[in-house]
Amino acid sequence: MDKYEKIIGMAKRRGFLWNSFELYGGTAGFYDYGPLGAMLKRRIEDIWRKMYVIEEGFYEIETPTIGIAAIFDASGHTRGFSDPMVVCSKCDHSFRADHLIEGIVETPDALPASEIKRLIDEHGIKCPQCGGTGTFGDVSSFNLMFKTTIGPGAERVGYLRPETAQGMFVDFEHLFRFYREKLPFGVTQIGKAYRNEISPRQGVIRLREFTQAEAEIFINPTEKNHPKFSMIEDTVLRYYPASHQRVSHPAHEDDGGIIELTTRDAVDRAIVAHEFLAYHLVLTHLFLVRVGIDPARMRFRQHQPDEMAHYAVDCWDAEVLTDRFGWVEIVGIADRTDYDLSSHAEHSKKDLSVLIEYDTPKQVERIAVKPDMGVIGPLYKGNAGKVLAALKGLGEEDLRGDEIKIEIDGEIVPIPRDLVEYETVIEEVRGERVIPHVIEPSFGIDRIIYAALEHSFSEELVAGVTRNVLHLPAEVAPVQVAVLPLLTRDELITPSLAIAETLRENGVFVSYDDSGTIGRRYRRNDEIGTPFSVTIDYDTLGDDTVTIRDRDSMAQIRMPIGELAETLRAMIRHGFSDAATRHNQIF
RNA sequence: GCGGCUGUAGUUUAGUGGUAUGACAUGAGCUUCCCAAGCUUAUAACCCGGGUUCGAAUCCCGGCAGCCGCACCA
Repeated sequence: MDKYEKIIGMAKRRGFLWNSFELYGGTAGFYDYGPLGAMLKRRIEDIWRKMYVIEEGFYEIETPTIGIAAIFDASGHTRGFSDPMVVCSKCDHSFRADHLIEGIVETPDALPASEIKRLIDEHGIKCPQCGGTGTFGDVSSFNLMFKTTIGPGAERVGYLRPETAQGMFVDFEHLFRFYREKLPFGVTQIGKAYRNEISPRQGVIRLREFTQAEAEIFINPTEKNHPKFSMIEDTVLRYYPASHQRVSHPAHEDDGGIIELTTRDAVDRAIVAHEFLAYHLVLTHLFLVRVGIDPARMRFRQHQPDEMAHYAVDCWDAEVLTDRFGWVEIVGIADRTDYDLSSHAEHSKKDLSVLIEYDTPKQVERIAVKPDMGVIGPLYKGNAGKVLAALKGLGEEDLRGDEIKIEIDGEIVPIPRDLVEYETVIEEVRGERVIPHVIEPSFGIDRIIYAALEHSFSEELVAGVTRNVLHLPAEVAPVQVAVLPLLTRDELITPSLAIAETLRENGVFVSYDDSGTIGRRYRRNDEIGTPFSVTIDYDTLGDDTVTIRDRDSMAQIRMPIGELAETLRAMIRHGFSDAATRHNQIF
């Protein structure tokens, strides 16, 4: 039994994760979060909100999970997310149909399935595997987006969003105004995304419905330094730059090319493209460690140039080392340049550029052309608009001579000199219009949850018996405190229930358990990662003190009930030993 | 999607053409004990559908799911 099996087994037994629809046999690619899983997920998302929304000031928005076709035409998902497949009937190998006809047409990926099939037959394409001709079946197109229809009549196509990002790009104009028309600003969204994976076989690592937490940070393309860079420049991360990757598809491999560098070094040595990206690598690192990922089993892998989307400047994946799947991507952090906004501007025919004001306005000399449209209009009729545009584009040397020549639809058209006046004017230019660049950290929450479970899971020998422990950080542990009467007797149960109630009123998430022996209950709580247990025993009845047991060390301290809530809250924030050292009675 | 293997309580496991064994877990009780102790007892399963048969969990077919390989993997 490998670690993945142990963790998924534990997660199922203890109510973290269940395969969805199991009552009806289940379907691959869908998981339910049970009571503990949903709590863990909520806590991890809340930490993400604390860091990105509150500390960075990237407000959270919420956009529909269904998008209209136009959005995904602009984003490229309707084309780029679809792969035409074909199967050889002789050897049963399947191939990308567009790859088979790559040498025959310029843009095979733009062709419909029927056309690709026709070309394959016409050119007698051989099966690359077995060499057979005429063995290919029909080309089947498979788009990874779930398709649906909007409204009655079923004619309007909608798609379940394959990422949360597009909703934020589409709202760019509103957001820019909301942030009082200043760059940089960021916006976030935590929500479901959907990809109809062909064969999702890796449990919670590859889901058809999954949760993303994404930030889109819109920045001035000429200003990629980060104002808070000096605060993080000494942080050391494990980098795995593209130039160090010796295998062609290194996603799950490790060839030892990881280097540890300070963030300052990484930027100075041009390993990371710029400060802004580097800052977000660090922020990602801090988040992942805080939710329970082992920094020693984490790296930042740079995309190879051919792997990176063509528009991106630089792209890094935070990857975690897992027992079964090797290195797995859990966060992608990319400089997407102006690709997304430009593409939406083009498709929507809206100007999504913003004015970047100069510190001091520039004086610019310009030729102002003033054609006499009262004459030109009736003279050129339908072409008058083109004439006007052409005239306005002329420089002084074109206007100076006796005759003015312009080009309309490939023809040279002379314009009478006296119809066009011009003068040189001095204009004040206040700034420059640019399409903002986008820095996008994109988190796969489900994978992060799995990684946090795997990295915090351990089996420890205690007096010859295995103890299963989830060493989750207290801040993310689903149950924060277990309240346990030492024995199942009424005189201990009554005060225990009262203590549990008081803790709940103080905002601590508490479970109460009086079944079985105390040892069994400690182990149960160890397995689900409960960091602290409060035990009520016979001393409690005499002196109003209880013990707090630490999950990781199994050490206990004794303290008055009155200090309990405050101490536990401090422990959840800062750990057991800090708070424990203020109490002597460790046993 | 293709090929191979597999499918028995929550988990694990025995078994076979006549409705199912044990363990762990869980509930109740005893024990009154600070790290999965013990005892009693209870709950609980043959993936789904169809066929063959007097009778199918067992044999056959189909589906679904899981594992492995191929392909795919923003």
